[in-house]
Amino acid sequence: MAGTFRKFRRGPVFGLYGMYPAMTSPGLELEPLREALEGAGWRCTPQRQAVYAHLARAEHHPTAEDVYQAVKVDIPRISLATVYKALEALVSTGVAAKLAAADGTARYDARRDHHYHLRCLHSGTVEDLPTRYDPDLIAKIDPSLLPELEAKGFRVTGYRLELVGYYEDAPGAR
Amino acid sequence: MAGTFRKFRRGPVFGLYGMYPAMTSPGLELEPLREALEGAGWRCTPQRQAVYAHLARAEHHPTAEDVYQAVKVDIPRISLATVYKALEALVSTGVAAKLAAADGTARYDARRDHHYHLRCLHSGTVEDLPTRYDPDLIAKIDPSLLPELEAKGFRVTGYRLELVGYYEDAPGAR
DNA sequence: ATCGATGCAAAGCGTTTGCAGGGGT
DNA sequence: ACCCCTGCAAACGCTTTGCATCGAT
Repeated sequence: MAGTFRKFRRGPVFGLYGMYPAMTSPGLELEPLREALEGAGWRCTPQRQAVYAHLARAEHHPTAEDVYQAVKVDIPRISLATVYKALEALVSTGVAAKLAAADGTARYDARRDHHYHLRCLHSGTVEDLPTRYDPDLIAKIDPSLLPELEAKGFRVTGYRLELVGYYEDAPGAR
Repeated sequence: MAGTFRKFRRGPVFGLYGMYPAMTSPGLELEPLREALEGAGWRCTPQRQAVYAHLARAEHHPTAEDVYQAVKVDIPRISLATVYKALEALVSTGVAAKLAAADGTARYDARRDHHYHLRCLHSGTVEDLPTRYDPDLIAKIDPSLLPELEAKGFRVTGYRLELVGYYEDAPGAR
């Protein structure tokens, strides 16, 4: 499957949308990142490490611009293009996920376990929910659905669940 | 709540993301559309009717460009900008929903009942799932979640559930 | 006559890419 | 020495907006 990744093209691609690899331990150690990148033919550069570190440490899932501003503190000469390329590398190797928003801007998530999201319609921010992820949720909701899709030739790689709403007190904030 | 809508601004806004009004009967009759638009201070023009009609009749949820191409058959002089403005009007009055995609292009949905989606990672298309929507799903998954969010001042307006995957036979198609 | 809607063109914005120079292997 | 990566700038594509004109009330 790794061979199907393409670098820097537009459009839907394996791993670009809400895919979380089935890794178990979150964290920001360097070695797993290096293995993931180099295993897929990418180099593990300081820029990519910095982008990943910020992603793994961020409270809400940041936009590319957020990451750029944060990483510039440590690497002042980094360019926004490099941040985008680093994010692409992280997403295509599976150590990060790209989250779509209705306004067209993407947000990135370095958590390596499946989880649910809470989305604020006012600010566009996305945070994680504490609820335990249930791998069998779809089968519980509708036992016949997955077999039917499989019979149609559709391979289900995962599901996304998010709550949407807004903070009542701070209309524009958060 | 209608008063909080703003026309033609970027960024997250009430109703822009995955909001479905609690209407019961789908369909493409003119009067409900007229009532929704005029009730919110919009005119019910032939262009907006045509955009809505195409949206309501489309199999997969179309992009703005899809709608433009389709509506041009009946209204050759319509402009893409008018289509965008019509879609914005439909979304802000609640008769359509805007769906985010990972590649940044938006898709639109005129179904007026809640439902789940199936997203193809190859083509970016979105289709509806036959599974019955469960309004109490979140409470069933985690009974303490909604009270906790409410206590934090977050008003949950809905949830989105979508299956992601791809068709095995036709990698680029659909 | 007023005021919103249309259609065209241009601008805006997030994102991607071309390319020359630099650095790791 | 090779090839990937970086950083800059320019291009790209989807979406929005300014504005003159049109049309409904």
